[in-house]
Amino acid sequence: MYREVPPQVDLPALEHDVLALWQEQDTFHRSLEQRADAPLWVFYEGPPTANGTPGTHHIEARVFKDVFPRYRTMKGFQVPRKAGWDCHGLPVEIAVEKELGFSGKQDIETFGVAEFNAKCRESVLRHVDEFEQMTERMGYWVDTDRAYWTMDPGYVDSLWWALKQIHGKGLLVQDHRVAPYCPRCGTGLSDHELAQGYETVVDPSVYVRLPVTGGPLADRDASLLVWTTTPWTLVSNTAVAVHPDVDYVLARTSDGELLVVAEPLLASALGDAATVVSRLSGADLVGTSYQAPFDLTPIPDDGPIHTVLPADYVTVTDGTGLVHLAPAFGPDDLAVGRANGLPVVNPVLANGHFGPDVGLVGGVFFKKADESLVADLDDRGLLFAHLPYEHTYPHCWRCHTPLMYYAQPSWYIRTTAIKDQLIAQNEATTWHPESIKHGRYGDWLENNIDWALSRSRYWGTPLPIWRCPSDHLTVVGSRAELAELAGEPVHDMDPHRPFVDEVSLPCPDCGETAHRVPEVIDGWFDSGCMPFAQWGYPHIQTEEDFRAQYPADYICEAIDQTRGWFYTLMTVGTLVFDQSSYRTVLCLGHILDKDGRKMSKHLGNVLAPMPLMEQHGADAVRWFMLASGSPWSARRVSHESIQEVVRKTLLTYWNTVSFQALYARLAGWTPSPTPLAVADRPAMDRWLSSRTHQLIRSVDDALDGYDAAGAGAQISTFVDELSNWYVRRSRRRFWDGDDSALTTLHEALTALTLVMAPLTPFITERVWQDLVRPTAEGAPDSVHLADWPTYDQTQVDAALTDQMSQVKRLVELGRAARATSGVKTRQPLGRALVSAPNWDRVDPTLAAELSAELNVLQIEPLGAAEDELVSVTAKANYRALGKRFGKQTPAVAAAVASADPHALQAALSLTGRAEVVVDGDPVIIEPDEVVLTETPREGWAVHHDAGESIALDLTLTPHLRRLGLARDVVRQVQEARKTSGFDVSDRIEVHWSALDELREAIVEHSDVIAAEVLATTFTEGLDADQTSPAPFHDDSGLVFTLARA
RNA sequence: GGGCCUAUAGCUCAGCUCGGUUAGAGCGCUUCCCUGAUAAGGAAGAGGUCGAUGGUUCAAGUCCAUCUAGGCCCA
Repeated sequence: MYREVPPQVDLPALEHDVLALWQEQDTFHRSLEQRADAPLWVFYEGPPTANGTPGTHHIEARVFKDVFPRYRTMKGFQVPRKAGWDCHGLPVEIAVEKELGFSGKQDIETFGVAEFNAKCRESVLRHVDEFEQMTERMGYWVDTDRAYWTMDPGYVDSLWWALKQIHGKGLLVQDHRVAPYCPRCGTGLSDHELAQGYETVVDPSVYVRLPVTGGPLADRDASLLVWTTTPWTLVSNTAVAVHPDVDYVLARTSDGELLVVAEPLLASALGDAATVVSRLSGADLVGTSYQAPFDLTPIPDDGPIHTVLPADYVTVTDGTGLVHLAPAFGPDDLAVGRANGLPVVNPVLANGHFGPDVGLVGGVFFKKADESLVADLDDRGLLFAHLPYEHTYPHCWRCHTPLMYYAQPSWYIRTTAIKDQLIAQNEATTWHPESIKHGRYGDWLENNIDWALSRSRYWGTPLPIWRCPSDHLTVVGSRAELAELAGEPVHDMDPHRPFVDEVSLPCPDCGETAHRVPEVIDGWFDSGCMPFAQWGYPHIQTEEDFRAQYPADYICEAIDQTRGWFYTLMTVGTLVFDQSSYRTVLCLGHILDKDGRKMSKHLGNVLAPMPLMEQHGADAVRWFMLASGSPWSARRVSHESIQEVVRKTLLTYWNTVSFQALYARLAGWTPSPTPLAVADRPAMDRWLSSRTHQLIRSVDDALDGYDAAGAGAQISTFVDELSNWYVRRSRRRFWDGDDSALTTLHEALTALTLVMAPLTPFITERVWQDLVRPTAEGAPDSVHLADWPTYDQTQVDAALTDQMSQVKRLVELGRAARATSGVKTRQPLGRALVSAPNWDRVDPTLAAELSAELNVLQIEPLGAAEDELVSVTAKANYRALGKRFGKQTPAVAAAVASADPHALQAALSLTGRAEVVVDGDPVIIEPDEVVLTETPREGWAVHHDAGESIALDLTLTPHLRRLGLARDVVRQVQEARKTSGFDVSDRIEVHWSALDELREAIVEHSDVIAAEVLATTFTEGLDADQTSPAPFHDDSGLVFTLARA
């Protein structure tokens, strides 16, 4: 017997009950244990940083992380799900600095690195509780009890091991790196910080002559003209870059001097008076040597110093098309310099001042040096022009100091050396959406640059490189190894700064004392190592266990991870194991507010996740994320859009369940272990069985292809058809406790509940507990311990499904005809005439659904025999005609339209072909190339569409009128039952009074009326003694009383 | 400046892979119908230059090119 399912439901309260049930039954762990011997399906959790409160966007990613593992579990896989927390990194340090009111590294050093790192550790733990609460509340099943932490010593050991492997392959190297740098704070800035600090400023922009000393223009007394907004970098000029494909000119100015500029910039740089002397391509210019603008600091005579080099990044949007290069102060400059073997000349100290030995500007702050340098250029005749230039320039978000792009020694992983391997791994990866693979991500790989791995910071995995005075490097693979090398018991130490910094070891090469290099590692390397570091491989986890769970079958994060986790995960995997760490990746779009803006505290448009779920329920939020719109485009979330999910899908499902439970319990019905064979059930039931199996299959296919939205669409359609067609049309059988109907709906709800379970785990669990678990012998304790339902192809009856679709279309046409006829639906009509392809083959019980739904007594075919009633129109089926006739299509279509439709119809139905005349030539037409629509001529309410039509006979006989009146009475009494608060199963006693035709109608149909309203007595004449209840009246003159029998 | 994504009704979104002549759904609005599960359901109506331009084609919301706007990522 079913448990009682009330029609009203409080979804958030229901979910709390389900959470308690899962807790009590330990359902999640049992779902894993149950599959202990099953094949693995591997999922990796991308770790969030818990130093901020979780947002609604975290729900989005976590829903997608949850739904596919749940689905795979039902499909028979074991899906371990280990939670993880990202602990290290600059964002954490910045948050702590803000808290402590620090303004730079100096403050941290003064405060103490150990104390600072302790604060960082505390900070990343701070919101773990909130994350865990949100995770539990939303029904994301992930093992938080045994989560990995990237700051755990065991995790760090694994990272050290990985770096040792990479170093062993010769791919871990030290080189210069140009990065935004705040000279006042003495710290590099991340891209994120950079974005916060752009300010519009006016800088001096200078056009500088660089006299040519060699190359094709050597004896022309010409100069290269370069343009820069940072004159102070000219001190370190080492080369000039041109775009090899751009046209350049040697031009003569009005003063008669010869200058080289890009042709598109000739007028803007030199004025309209300048004339072209000769042209040459950028490639021709390459190799030209010139006189350095300054000689204030020693510049090594390495490589093609002070010559013209090709570079693709040069543009002709402003300046001169010739770009001065100072590799110490620009990332592009450094890249070009490095490619050509140029030295890095850096006369600026870490505090932003020129070194004391530098001429002219020694000891001057870099920004303050511009003025005297420009004056000096002018004195020496090298300054061509000097203009103020307004542009946006990055400033330090903390102290508003203009940032320097500044070269510092940095550790790199030579990912460019494995570029081809990465591209091959990407080819073997399935991306959703597909466009990322060769778009955003593929492009990124094609333009791969070496991974700048080190950070001159405090809170991160320390770089495990020890260096002796002779520059011998020792890369250490674990704390145990360090203990051995150092001869100190440090195998249990906290592997963070400053403690590791204090460990020194005798250099294995020369025996001198080696100290650790000061840097820590990019936090992205931490998370990129999680496939093995989460298990402590190879120090803790065995090779065998690791291989079984590598690579992941599935990962999922938002699109901003393309160059983040998606990249580092693939790269670390390829570096260390020669194989990417994942096979399929789902890439989500961002969540926006209802106006399409990003959610931010600043705008006050943030929807907090917990209140959202407490208001609407986690299932509703989950469904919205999974099935509303495309997951990879940005989506707008609002209370309204989530409320709609509740109304349209969840409540409709719930009410269907409640309906089934109500009438099954009234009938004392319970599902039989040996149900009636589907083939022996009525067509309506066979149809639902067929649809149910189609549903199982289509949702399976959708989820197999990671298409949650597709699965959601299938389920929504099914729920709608189930409730608003099957149940609506079958209500009477449920009132009667019909076994076939109850059985069929039970089976449909069971399958629906199973396929919905991964998407909406709460409401389906409730239904499982109420409908399935109490009635099926040996049913699993939870829907989430059940197997995916079995698809049985023999249950799918495509012909029946098509017929039902046709009936439903005809119902729509009939309703429209009813609406325009002015005869309300409650008034029965005598007959409806139907014209539709293959109507004669439609199951009679389906035709009966049509007549019941439209309230007509007879459905008759609208035959060709009734010629005088019927007119036919013929229209071309372009899709079919186009295939055969191509260019002739419009002509043939016109011929079809102008042909006699009756003759066309007769020919097609008799011989299966017809002839029309196109441009004087006969053309043979086949039946599927023309759409014939029959419509009655007059006195009928008619609607038709694409070859199907229905006509209502509006003639009302006295008999029909009395039937209509009787049905009105039924309706009145039912309404009265409802307002009197009776139960649907209560029996009643009715006393009534009416006059004339209404009285006749009631007398004629009193048995039917009484049966319909569950009246045990149906008596004419109001009982005079009956003062309570008060009688009901209505406009037609009907007066009646009712009382519980 | 580069790459990618998005652009369809007042709002939220399908449809585009595979071109077919009346472009759909839901929400909201107007009128009506139906109702012994429903917070429902149904019909009609108002509401669309399918971002713009050009091209391919017998036929373009759909394919191609260019452009515009917004978003994301990167310079």
